[in-house]
Amino acid sequence: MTTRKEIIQLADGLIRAKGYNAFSFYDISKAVGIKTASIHYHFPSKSDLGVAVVDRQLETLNELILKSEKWTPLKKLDQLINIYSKIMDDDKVCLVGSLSTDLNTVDESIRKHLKVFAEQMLEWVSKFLEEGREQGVFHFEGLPRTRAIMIIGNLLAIVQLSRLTDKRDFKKVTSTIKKDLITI
Amino acid sequence: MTTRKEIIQLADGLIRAKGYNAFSFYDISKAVGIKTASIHYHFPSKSDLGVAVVDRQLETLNELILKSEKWTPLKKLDQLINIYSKIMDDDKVCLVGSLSTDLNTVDESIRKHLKVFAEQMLEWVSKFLEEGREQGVFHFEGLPRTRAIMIIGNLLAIVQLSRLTDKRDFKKVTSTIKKDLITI
DNA sequence: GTCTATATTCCGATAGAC
DNA sequence: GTCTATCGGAATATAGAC
Repeated sequence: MTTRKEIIQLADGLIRAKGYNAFSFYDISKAVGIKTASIHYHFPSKSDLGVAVVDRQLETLNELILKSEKWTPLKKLDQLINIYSKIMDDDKVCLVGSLSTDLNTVDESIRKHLKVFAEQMLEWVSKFLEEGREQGVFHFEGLPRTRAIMIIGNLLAIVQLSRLTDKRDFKKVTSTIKKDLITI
Repeated sequence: MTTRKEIIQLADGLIRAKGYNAFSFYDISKAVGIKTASIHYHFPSKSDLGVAVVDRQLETLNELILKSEKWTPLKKLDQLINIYSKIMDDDKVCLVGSLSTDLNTVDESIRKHLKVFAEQMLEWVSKFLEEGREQGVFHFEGLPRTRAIMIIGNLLAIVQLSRLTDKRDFKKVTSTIKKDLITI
C-alpha cells in the first residue's frame, strides 16, 4: 500500500475512534513511521486529509453499491447491518456520525463532500427498501427515503449509544429493525 | 444567574454546537466577560466543567420526569420530540450524541456521569412506552427498552443527519415515529 | 519523499497580587 | 472572585537540506 493510502486509512480510523478535532498528525506519524512534516507532503492541510478520508469512503460505498446490484433487498440490508456491526466491534462510530457532531468546526470542503456521501448512502438504502416493498418482502408505510433515514439513523445511533449502555443492545436493535420491516 | 451557572450553560451549548474538544475556556471567557484564569476558580479542570454540564442536564431531565408524572404517554412522547426539535432549530446536537463520538478522549469521570444520564433517559422513555402500550394507545412488539433505544436513537440521529440532508427531514421522521407507534 | 528545524498559534493550568 | 503574568505542551504548518 502507498504511504498516501496508509495515511488516509489511519486518519479514517482515528476520526471515527476519537473525533476529527482530537486526532493529530502526530498520531499518524507514529503509526506510519514518518515525521509529521512528511505528512504535509501528501496532504498540505488537515482539511485536505479530511476530504480524502470522506472521498475514500465514498469510493468504498460506490464499490459496494455496484457489487450488490444483483443481491436481494434482504441481503443488502444484512450487509448494511454488518458494516455497522464491525464499526461497533472496533469501538468506533460511523464517519457521518463522527463528523456531523463536529460539523461546525470543519472546513467547508469536508462538509460538502460529506453531504455527497450521506446522500449517496441514503439513495442506496431508499432504493433497496422500495425494491423490497415492491417484491413484498419488506412492509412499511410512507416514503422509502424517510424509512431509509430512520434505519440509517438507528444504526448510526446505536453504535454511539451502545458505548454508554450495553454492546448487546446493538443486536436487539438490528433484530427489531429487521422484524419491523419483514412482519406484515 | 451566578457566574458558575452561566459558565455551565455556555459550556453546554458549546459542547453541543462544536464538540468537547473544539470548545475552549477562551470561548467561554469572551461570552462571560471574565478571563480564562478566572474560570479555573469555578472549575479547576476542563473535565470538572464537563462533569458539571452533564450533571446539570441530568437535573433538568429529573425535573422533567417529575413534572411529567401525570401526563399521558403521548404527551410525554411529544415533549421528548419537542426537546429534540429545539436542539435542531439551534443547530446543535444532543449531549449524548456529542459526547459519545468523543467518548474515547474525555475523562473517565465524564464518561461515568454520561452513562448515568443515558440510563435515566432510557428508563423514562421505556416506562412511558410500556405505560402507553398497557393503555392501548401505543402498539409495538418486543421490549419497551429496545423500543426506547430506537426512538431516542432516531431523534439523536436525525439532529445529526439533518445537518447534512434537510432540516425538513426532522418533521418527516418524528411524524413517522408517532404513526408507527400509534397505528394498530 | 522524508528529514531537521523552526515559526506560530492556541490551550489548559498555576502562582500570586488585588 | 477576578486579575496579570507565565509556564509547558501540543498542534498545524512551512522552509530548506538530503
